[in-house]
Amino acid sequence: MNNRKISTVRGMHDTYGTSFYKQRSIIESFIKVVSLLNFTPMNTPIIEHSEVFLRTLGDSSDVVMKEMYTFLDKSNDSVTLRPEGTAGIARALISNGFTQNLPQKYFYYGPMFRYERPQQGRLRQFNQVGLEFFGKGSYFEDCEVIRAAHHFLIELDIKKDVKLKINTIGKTDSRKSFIKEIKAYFYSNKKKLSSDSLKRLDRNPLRILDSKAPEDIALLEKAPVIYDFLKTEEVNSFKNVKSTLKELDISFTVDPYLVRGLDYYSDTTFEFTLTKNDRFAVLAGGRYDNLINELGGGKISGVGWAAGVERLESLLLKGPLINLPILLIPTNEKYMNYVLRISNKLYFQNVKNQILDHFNLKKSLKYANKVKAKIVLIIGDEEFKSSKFSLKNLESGTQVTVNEKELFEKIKNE
RNA sequence: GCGACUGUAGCUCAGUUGGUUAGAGCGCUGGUUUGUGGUACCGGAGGCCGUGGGUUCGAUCCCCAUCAGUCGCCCCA
Repeated sequence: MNNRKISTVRGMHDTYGTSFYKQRSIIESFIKVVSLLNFTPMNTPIIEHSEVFLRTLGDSSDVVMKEMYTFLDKSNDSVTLRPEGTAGIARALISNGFTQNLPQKYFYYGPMFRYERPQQGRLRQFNQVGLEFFGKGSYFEDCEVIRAAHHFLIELDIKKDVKLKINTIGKTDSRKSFIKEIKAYFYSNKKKLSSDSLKRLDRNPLRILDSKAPEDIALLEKAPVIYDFLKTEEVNSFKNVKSTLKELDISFTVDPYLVRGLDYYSDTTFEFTLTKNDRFAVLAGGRYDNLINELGGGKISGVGWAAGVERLESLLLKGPLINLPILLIPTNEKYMNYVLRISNKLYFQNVKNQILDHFNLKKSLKYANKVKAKIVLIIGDEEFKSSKFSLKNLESGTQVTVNEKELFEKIKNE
């Protein structure tokens, strides 16, 4: 009665085949790069107390307002599927007392959940790779995480498709006075604002800065600029970030309108976006001075970034080839034990292989084509009797009869 | 949260101005070939036309809702 086909939950996809391998290779590249820079792995739970995100991300952010998977568990505790990675890592730093021993450098990867409308480059369950650097809060740390990002994108061979934008949004005090000014400025120009920005005015005025609406962009020309509100120390730190990036040959543009959506950010912010599509952020991050404190861990500064695995995947042209070096074809069930032993020998030589139990040569060869097997080994009556194999190369079509010793020699040469 | 388009066979898609048995290509399967694939030819299976409701004598088609996909906005990785 209820036997219609079941589907996935909206915005949550199955990953298999080429896509699976592509994602795995992205994560492998990530681990390779960040391990060389001595970031260490950390896994945090996918579910956290809702508080972890409520206290850090900011009440006004869209993530908190409408995108969190929050529910009561069976003890009536409010828990949330993590919408991002930083808050969990920061929580772990505090929970485990690692704040006593700085600096600490961590990387992570795994699924994140946001209840949004799915569209290009956006899913409700998606994977992120990311890293965090907790230390004294110097420009060196900013550059260190940007350096890691730069190497990562080169490793993936997509550095050529993206550009780096950086900015600073100052520390809390400077930012507060800046926000006060732009709020006043936009209020006095209220009638000229776009309807979207009108809504942002009270909730999150910083966001008006990176608005794409032409009427807003026109207003920005005469708007106050963050740099006029920075203290000397903040200005110098940003200068140092820029000169160090130049030293590292990491090209960037300074975008005074680059702001971050989450409340915990301060000082340096950065974003790698597609050169041909400014809105497509591939990797983004920044510094956060208040996050640890919000979670009760004291005044510790951190800087980090996250990148969307599926977004990166969409930029990779070629996935790894899925192939099968050897397919073992017994023509009769009575040879199975023998074939299993051969399969094990191949396994211990690190040769990927599969046994097919069709016991029908024609079907088996058709299957071999489909799975792109390079070589098939046929074991039938004649072969079994004489302890030999018919070794057929499916690409060339040639077939030879070999004994076990010759078989392994031949395979080594392939 | 707002908006646009789409949903017919395993896949890609035709189609019906509302009318009896809903089509193609690819794929699958059987045979020509009882141990030799990728080619060719001949057969076959496979569809509550996304789901629920409404209008109608009659709905896959029209209307409403809902679910899913794709794409914009908002926002973000």
